[in-house]
Amino acid sequence: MRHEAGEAGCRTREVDDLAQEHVTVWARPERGTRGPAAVHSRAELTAVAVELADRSGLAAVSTRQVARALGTGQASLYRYISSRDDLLDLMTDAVAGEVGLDVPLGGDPVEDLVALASRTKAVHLRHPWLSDVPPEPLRLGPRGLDYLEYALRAMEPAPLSGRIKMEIVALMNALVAQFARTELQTSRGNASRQAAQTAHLGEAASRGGHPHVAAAMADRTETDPAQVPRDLSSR
Amino acid sequence: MRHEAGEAGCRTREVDDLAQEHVTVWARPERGTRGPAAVHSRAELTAVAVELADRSGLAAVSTRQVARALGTGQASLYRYISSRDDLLDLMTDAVAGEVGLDVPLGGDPVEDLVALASRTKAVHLRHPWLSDVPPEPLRLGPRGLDYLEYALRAMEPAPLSGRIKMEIVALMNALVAQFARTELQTSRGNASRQAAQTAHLGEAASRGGHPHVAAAMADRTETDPAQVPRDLSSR
DNA sequence: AGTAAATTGCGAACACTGATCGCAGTTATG
DNA sequence: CATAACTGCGATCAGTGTTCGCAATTTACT
Repeated sequence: MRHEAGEAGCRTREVDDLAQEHVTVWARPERGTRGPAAVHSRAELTAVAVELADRSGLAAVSTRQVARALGTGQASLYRYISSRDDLLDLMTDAVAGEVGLDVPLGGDPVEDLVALASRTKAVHLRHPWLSDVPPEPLRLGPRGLDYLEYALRAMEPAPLSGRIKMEIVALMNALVAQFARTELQTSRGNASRQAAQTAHLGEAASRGGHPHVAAAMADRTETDPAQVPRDLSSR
Repeated sequence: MRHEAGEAGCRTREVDDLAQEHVTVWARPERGTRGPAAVHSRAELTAVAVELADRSGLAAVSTRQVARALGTGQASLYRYISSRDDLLDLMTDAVAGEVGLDVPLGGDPVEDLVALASRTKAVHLRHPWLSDVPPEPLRLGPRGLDYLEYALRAMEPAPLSGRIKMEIVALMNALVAQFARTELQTSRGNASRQAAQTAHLGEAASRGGHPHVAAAMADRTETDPAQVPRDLSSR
């Protein structure tokens, strides 16, 4: 695990050791020229890791399990990557490449971005672990760079600064992740446990003076998206 | 760690073992009546954990470190909570209580929600680890319930279904988290490392046929928020 | 050709992590 | 007063990411 602050755990965003360079995977070359030919490759590592995550969740992507699925020793992985985070970067970039970028732009930034977001959400649904990858800033690989380029191209007509445009992309992706989360949760998600949770929450709400929560939980109405007013105000 | 799928790691959202009840912290009572008085309390645990996270990040909140900061044994923590996730729930609920909910509502859902979001963002800035807590669905404690109640009250005039309103709250919080992330990243954030990353990215962009990315990175313009058109279209 | 440098796979270890078990001691209830 | 419940906690387990050193292998530079 990351020993940056002397402790381990989930992917952290701590202060970097100033002594450490901490280069990205994309900065280091995959192979030198000297030694024997490598048996595997970063692409193979990535494919196996993605497969593993698709089947068993992001937590299943441990160095040992990936190594086993690859048929190699655990320590051997570190010949291809220098940390588990590198592997996450590779995985993220790989699935970013699954978003189709050959769709021609229509010219309206909003419409084009919405279409891109929709295709991105599809990728999230296909790779549920993607919503669980902690959002690290600015760790784009080649595919992610293509993605960003496409999004910025879509926003070309908009009179906004570059920084704002990039923040918009990040924002859009956060929204996509959230949408994907709720969609996954309602679909694949354990109706029994869900109902129990909801019931318990509703009960707690009605018991403790939270009438609006109780009402919202009891509301079985399906809102027709077409009749939702644009500005959310009352009728 | 969670042994749900036989593996450990970051806070996962795997399939629950059907044999396991997996009750929330809020469902279990803090203390029984029989034994000797407990030396500490959930509130004390929570306070120490929040303090620890504020200073050293979410990864520093390990059972051992919390126990040490509390002056007790590691295994003793499990008398108050049944998993580390419980502790995260407690922490989240505690800081949710820091959002002021005594601000009177104006009546316009959008305005009121924006104000609430702004106050929520302030809490995120005060507790940077909050953006790192993996968003688990529907694990509200009492404070979170109050928060939800307030938000739903703000949306009372809006003709939307309860489900949609709750999704809106989740969406808003995802947005707040994203805003907090970028804000934290640009403020507290390691100018040297950041500049290096940006430069490296810009170079890669200009080298590999990503003109829009290169242009956006080079753009030092500060967009005046006042003159951004409402619909993002061209001028 | 021959030497030196670089690289590979990997077993073994290290420093962590969350969680469980069992036990002595303490308290309230029947 | 006995029994049941609870506490604190040392020891331990299974799992994690990462490092080190070593034999083997391949390339590059004399």
